[in-house]
Amino acid sequence: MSPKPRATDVKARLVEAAIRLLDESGPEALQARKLAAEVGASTMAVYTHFGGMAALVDEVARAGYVRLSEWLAEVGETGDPVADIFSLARTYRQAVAEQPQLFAVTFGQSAPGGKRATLSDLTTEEGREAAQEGLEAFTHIVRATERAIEAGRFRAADEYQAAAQLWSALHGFVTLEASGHFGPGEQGIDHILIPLGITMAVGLGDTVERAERSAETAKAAWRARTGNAGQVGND
Amino acid sequence: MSPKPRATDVKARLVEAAIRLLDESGPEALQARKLAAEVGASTMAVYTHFGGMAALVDEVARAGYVRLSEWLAEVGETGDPVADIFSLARTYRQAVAEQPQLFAVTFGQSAPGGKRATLSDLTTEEGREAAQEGLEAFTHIVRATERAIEAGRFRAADEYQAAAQLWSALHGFVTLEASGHFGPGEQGIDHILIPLGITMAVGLGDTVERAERSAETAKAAWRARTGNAGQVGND
DNA sequence: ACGGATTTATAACTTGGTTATGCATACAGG
DNA sequence: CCTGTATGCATAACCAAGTTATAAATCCGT
Repeated sequence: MSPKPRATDVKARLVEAAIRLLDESGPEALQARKLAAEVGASTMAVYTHFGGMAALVDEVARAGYVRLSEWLAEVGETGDPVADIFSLARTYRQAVAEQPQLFAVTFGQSAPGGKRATLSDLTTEEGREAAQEGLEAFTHIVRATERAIEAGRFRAADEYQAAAQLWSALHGFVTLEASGHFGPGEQGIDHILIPLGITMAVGLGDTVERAERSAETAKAAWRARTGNAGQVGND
Repeated sequence: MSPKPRATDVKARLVEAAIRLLDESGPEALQARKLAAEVGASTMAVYTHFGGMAALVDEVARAGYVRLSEWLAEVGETGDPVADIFSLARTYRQAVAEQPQLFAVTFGQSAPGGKRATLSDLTTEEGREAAQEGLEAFTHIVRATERAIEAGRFRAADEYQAAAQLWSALHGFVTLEASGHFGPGEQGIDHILIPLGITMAVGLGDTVERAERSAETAKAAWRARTGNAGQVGND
């Protein structure tokens, strides 16, 4: 009854190869023939397992959200929920910076065959699943926001609404930075993202002093976790 | 065959047709053969005037920024710079809501042939011009931010940095809303965008009361200008 | 009016998604 | 074991769409 994949599951290997080639060679590497050759199969594998390239790309997009969600989950929770929000922001930004091609697809967007049409086009099954996975990633922001409210750092408010504001700000920065609008390199973090986080925290009820201290706490934690070798250090 | 009147400006007509077909039929309408037929020419026109589809699409992307910039310019300046920022936000969001397909291309993004690869891919001449046009649109936000600082509504700060924060928040909301993450309809404006604007204003130094009043002022001005609530209309 | 330069139409070439077809392999029931 | 059926898969073809080669047509400066 349960459909037993007879050999090593080609489906997962196709998605895996797609993600790898995507980051190595850009979206033009997302081709049925290339992927099939990569896993040692013929193009038919794409159609037996996905029905077409569009569905495979949607699966790649979903994988981006899954990866993002996993990264955010690793941030964990400390006693300073506002610092945790800064850490989530750094992590979100880092994920996109490390795999820009993947997240260009994930965020709606790259559409290697022009198949995933609009940003608001959720016609396919896989497309809806990807959006669902996006909300899963969003949950981490909601949780931290909720804790910030409970801790009295943020004004009492609907945590979903407040988190949606934070998500918008964060997502907007990351997207614009990835589009090159804030110049190259890491400077956007200190010049825009962190000040943006402080602005948001203060606007949501925190004091300037505590928000700045939480930003510093998160920065220190970030350095400790990633190691400061190779980082552009500037005060 | 009747002698053809010399086509005056095929280049502009191609871009115009591309934008129109894009909103009517989605990105799959952005095809050399379709566009050529639309303006009564052969596919060669695409190559003599643009060199290829990629450059034409970049030109469409640039047109989106130009349109956005024009819309934002129409907002004008009142005595309440914070209200002006809310008006700019509503306008920015409205532009994207009315032509989602166009701005999906403009924002980096739709890539009908998989040609415009990454969000950060600025390899082509037209691509750089499009980014430049984006900064032009950004200027309006900078100007309003500067006036808010001068008026004492925002704390003294670098107006570019503060404006970049506002742009990030606005762009993020618009992008996520267009992706369907905030549900359908207009509810995202009152539930997220306006509260986000208030959060940002307060975080940048304004008081809650004045920020809320500016939001109301902008809302009233918006209603006066658009008549009915901004439903998806067409020109 | 002439001659080079530019634009254009036609048609072929190329790439890449898709599909038709047949074989092979897994598994169920004898 | 043998056999029948279903499913995965390779081959090869099909088709759509970007691109290019070529030659005719048109434009413009002199």
